[in-house]
Amino acid sequence: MTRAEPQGGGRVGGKEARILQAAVSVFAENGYHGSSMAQVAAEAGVATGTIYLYFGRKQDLLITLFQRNLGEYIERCRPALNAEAVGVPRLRRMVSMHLEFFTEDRALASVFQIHAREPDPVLRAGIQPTVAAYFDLISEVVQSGVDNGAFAHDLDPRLARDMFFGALDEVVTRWVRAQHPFPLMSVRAPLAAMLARGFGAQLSGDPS
Amino acid sequence: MTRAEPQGGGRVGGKEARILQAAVSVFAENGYHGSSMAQVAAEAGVATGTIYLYFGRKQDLLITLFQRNLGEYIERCRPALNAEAVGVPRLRRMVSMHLEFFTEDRALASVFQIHAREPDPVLRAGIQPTVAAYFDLISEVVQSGVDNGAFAHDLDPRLARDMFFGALDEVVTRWVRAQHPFPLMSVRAPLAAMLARGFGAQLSGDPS
Amino acid sequence: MTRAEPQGGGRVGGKEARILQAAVSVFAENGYHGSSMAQVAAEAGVATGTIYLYFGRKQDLLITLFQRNLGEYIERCRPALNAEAVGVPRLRRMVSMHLEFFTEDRALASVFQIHAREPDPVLRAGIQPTVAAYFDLISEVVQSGVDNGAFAHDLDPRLARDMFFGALDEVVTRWVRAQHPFPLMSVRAPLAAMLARGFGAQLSGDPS
Amino acid sequence: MTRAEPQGGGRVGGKEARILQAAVSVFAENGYHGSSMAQVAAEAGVATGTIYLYFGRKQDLLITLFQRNLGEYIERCRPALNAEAVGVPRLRRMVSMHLEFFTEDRALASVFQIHAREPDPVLRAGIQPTVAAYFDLISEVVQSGVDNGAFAHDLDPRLARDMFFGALDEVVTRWVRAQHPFPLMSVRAPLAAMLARGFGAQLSGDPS
DNA sequence: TATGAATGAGCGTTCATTCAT
DNA sequence: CATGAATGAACGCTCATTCAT
Repeated sequence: MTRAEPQGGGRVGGKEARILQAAVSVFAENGYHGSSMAQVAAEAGVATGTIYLYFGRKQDLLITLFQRNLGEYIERCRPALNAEAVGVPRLRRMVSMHLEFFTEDRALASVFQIHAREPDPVLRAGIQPTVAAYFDLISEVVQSGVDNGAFAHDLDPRLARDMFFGALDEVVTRWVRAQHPFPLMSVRAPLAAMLARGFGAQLSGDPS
Repeated sequence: MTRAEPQGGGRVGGKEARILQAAVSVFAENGYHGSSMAQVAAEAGVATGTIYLYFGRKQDLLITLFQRNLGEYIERCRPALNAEAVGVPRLRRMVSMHLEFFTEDRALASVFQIHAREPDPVLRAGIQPTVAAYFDLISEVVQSGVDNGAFAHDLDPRLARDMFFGALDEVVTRWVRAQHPFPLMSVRAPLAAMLARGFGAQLSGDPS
Repeated sequence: MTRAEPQGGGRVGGKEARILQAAVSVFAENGYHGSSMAQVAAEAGVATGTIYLYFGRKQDLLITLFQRNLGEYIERCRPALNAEAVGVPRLRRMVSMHLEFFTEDRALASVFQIHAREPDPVLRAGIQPTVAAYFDLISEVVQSGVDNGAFAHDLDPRLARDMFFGALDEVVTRWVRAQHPFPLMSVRAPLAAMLARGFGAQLSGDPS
Repeated sequence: MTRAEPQGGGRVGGKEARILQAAVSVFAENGYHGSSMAQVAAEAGVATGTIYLYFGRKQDLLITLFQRNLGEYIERCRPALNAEAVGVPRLRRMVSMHLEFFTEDRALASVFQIHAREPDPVLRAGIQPTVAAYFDLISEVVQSGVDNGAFAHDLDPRLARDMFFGALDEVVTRWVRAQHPFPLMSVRAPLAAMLARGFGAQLSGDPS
């Protein structure tokens, strides 16, 4: 989706990265539709035209944000999840990672929470595949738990996946909007417990 | 939030209602930001300026949609919920009503699912109170279940509320986007079951 | 090529016509590529956006100028030419009309002379058909003269047509550019004579 | 009109020439206004900035093309014309050379035919003198024919010159635009004959 | 000489909103 | 109440030109 890709690692310290970071700030503050390329450029400390050396269209800023950051996160998830026992432990881990991911960068979290459902066709086409990959990952965690007997054998995996994502998504959205944000990680254990129970897991008294 | 409010109920068949209905169609098709007042006017069969006799700003179209439709739905919910036994039955009923509400009008559902998180301050200020009222309603259902002992005594009501809404929200969003939408009501029982279990309810074998 | 077509005949006295006239002025002065929509709007005494109520794109201004003015001229030509005897009289008449047409409006002439060959695909596609129709008209005049024996029997009609148009075109271009323009009509008789002779006509001593 | 003038004839194979050749290609394809310096640089296989080592402004590319190529052609014309007998032979020769010149390089022909009338003041000022020199050359050929009695004694030399140029110009323009270009030289004899007759020459049956 | 990233003025176009009728 | 032509600020994007390397 990016057009030209100048060195990037040069003296100024990664102009492309600075632009993306500026986009996160500006979009988080005003929303994608409430932000102008001029604002992003100003925040990044570059000229308007410079953005177009790295991103072909305004839309590519948002798309790249999803592809890069969410994509990397998904990559990080796979091995970490596989390191956990199937069932509740793996589910707990996924809850943890999700919350940690968004805790790391609240502005980025804001952008993701607000813009994941953008209806603009170009935006959708650019964002959806990455989001879909994350859904697939959740599906795998659920399915493995069902196969393994950790979760109810008659669990609907797609529905469980949607409940899992929806619950986390709503919690993160609330956190992102809060004036005085609570520590997002504090919901980790109770939320994981609710989900696990909902999936039919028999919970012993061992929180992680 | 609307500026002028002509009679509205006149002979001509409710011009205001026609405009709102047109807004639903157009916003569902192109998204709020991808839609113009001219498109809405054309769809409604009125002149552009006419919209401004009923709604002061473009934003008021979306705001009114939330206030009116979601507001009415909330009103309908209260007595229906109170007619159900506290705990799982009431929870089941809430799931049913939520799904029924969106099933009724898929275009409206699309608008709600996509635009509930709009970051524009005016939009937020107009929409949030209504959404917040719905969250309060959910909270009440959860809290009464906890108080009553139907749900786990240590359930975090805010978290449970978010899981409840998030799960339903995600399911409806998926339904709204599906090319060949499945019957949304089909998820009623399993979703209610997952939520109930997640809340710590002891489920006997009685689906409704 | 025009988008909307508001009344046009209203109180202000034909806004579309005023815009086109402004376009002629501005394009004649700065050339199409050297002119901005803002300049045209200013010259027409309207807002920039108003132009787009009448013309969908900047290109449509130039295209419409050709289609309307040159098109009307061609319509005027047909009956006038048919009223003349085939051969030299008809040829003379065509020379006269061509020169008269451009004499009428020097700014318009300037626009036509300078922009008839625009390579932009949209411009070409819009302009070419009208210009082609004029070439066909010339072809008819030449061909009828050949058939009738007034011109050389072995005259190449396409080549003759090109010489005819090219000669007139060059003369008009020179006139359009001249600081102190000579009376364009003064070349009528000698140019017609040269062309007629070139086409193999036997000229008696009767200028018209 | 060029600003800096590096050696040009160096080892690398004439970078300046390569740039000019690239300009011809690109301008022929997209027109001057539809072409960017970046496109020309890419076609020439140099960096954008390199063009500015040889040409001060975009306009100088087009100007230099006219000055150099048309200028050289005019120089070649003079002796060749003087080698021909005054009157029809010299006129024939001029037609031949004109057609040969454009036949040699169709892309260059395209650029010349389309852009000779550019209204931009800088472009005009740079191009006009060279074109004017060519007109003078034509004038000389016509005038010598008149003085010599080969052409009509009352021939208007300026008008004849314009007809001569206009006719050739139109034919070349048509050839340049044709999808399947006819052999341009094929019009040599008939076009020269038409012009000669138009100028009042008595043609014997000797085509050259 | 040569590079090509960077600049930023400028342009075409859109569209929410107004207002004379 | 209704119209829809008119407005003009605002925006995304381009590209000739510069300059640090």
